[in-house]
Amino acid sequence: MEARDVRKRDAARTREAILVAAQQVFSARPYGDASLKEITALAGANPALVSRYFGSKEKLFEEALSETLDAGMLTNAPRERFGEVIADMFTARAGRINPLPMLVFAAADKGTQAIAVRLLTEKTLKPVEAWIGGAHAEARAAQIMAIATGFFTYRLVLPLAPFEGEVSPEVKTWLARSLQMIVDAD
Amino acid sequence: MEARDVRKRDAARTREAILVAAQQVFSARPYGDASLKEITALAGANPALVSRYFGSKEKLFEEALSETLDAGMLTNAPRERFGEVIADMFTARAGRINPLPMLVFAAADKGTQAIAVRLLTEKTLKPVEAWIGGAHAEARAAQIMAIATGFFTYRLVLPLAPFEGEVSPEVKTWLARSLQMIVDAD
DNA sequence: TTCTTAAGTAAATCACGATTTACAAAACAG
DNA sequence: CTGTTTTGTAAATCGTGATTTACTTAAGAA
Repeated sequence: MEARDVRKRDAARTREAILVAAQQVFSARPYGDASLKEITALAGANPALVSRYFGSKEKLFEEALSETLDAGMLTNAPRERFGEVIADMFTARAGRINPLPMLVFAAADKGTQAIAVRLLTEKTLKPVEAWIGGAHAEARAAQIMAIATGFFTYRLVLPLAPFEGEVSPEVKTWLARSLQMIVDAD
Repeated sequence: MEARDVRKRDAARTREAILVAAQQVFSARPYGDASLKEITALAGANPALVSRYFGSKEKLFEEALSETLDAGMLTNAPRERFGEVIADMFTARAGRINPLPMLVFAAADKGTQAIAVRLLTEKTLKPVEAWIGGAHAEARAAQIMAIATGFFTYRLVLPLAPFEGEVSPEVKTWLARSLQMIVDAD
């Protein structure tokens, strides 16, 4: 019984555990407040291993953010109901890790800003731009990100009452309309 | 000539110089990267004076943000052309200190988050809410802040090409429409 | 002028966290 | 088994920056 507790030493597994813990902590706390001590403790590992397996805290952050950013979330929605579907997704109780807080937190540290811009561009902006197509595709993709970022900033990071917990149908509707307007604007 | 250089010691003037420098530095750099050394150097003062005149770095930040937040910027616009006017203002080359980057930076530091939420609520959200009136005024005010915050995050903090420098008329238009929609949505 | 108080400075203190180092224990190949 | 390599740990190191302390200098009143 409990064979899981009889863990042998396993570098790959440890590395993965640290990465998962990093995603959780980095999306819950500002980069500067997310200490390697906390992350490795959550992973049941030792702070020194970050250096060995990832090189540095910044590299760990980069990999954590990179894995978390996923354009598919956005580009799988049907075009005609994009706003509605995405607004629903945004206002649902999140199960998976949300990359937006990590982006916001990354905004507040010199070293992580460049990483965030690069990853956001590669992994989300470009794919959304390609999906959205038509005129001014890049600007429209950016606009979608901006709407999402503003919303999650005040939902998850600097909580404002109207965006916390269950949001009103009106907020959802306005969000949906803004998003749909951008998608249709070509 | 140059009477200005013959500065006598003057606590009030020094305090003010530090406060102004703080506004500049805090809106240009993440809170953690904005050192008191840099701020006081810019003010031509000594780091120890922050403690004397403001109590702590956080208190200095609080006062700097508080002075910078100004709902009047938003609530002076004519209602029917709100979106247009504000979009113009947002995309204009800023002269005065912009509080939004400070808010974004504050979002990324445990100690300043609470301060930011409180000041934002008192000094901007409530006034805008009162000005906007009608149904769901609080939610609509929050929505306006969210749009502004998303936009400036990618204009001034994590620069994305479509929002940098001179923005295209389209971006301006979409911004204006989103904002106007919220104002009219009662 | 002299004395007191306010303003300013330089340097120590203190805390904290990332990174490194030197070491110990386990895995595993032969 | 035995020796080598990999994985993991504990404890220094190192830098940084806010805050405090002790001190110096200027201002202004008596």
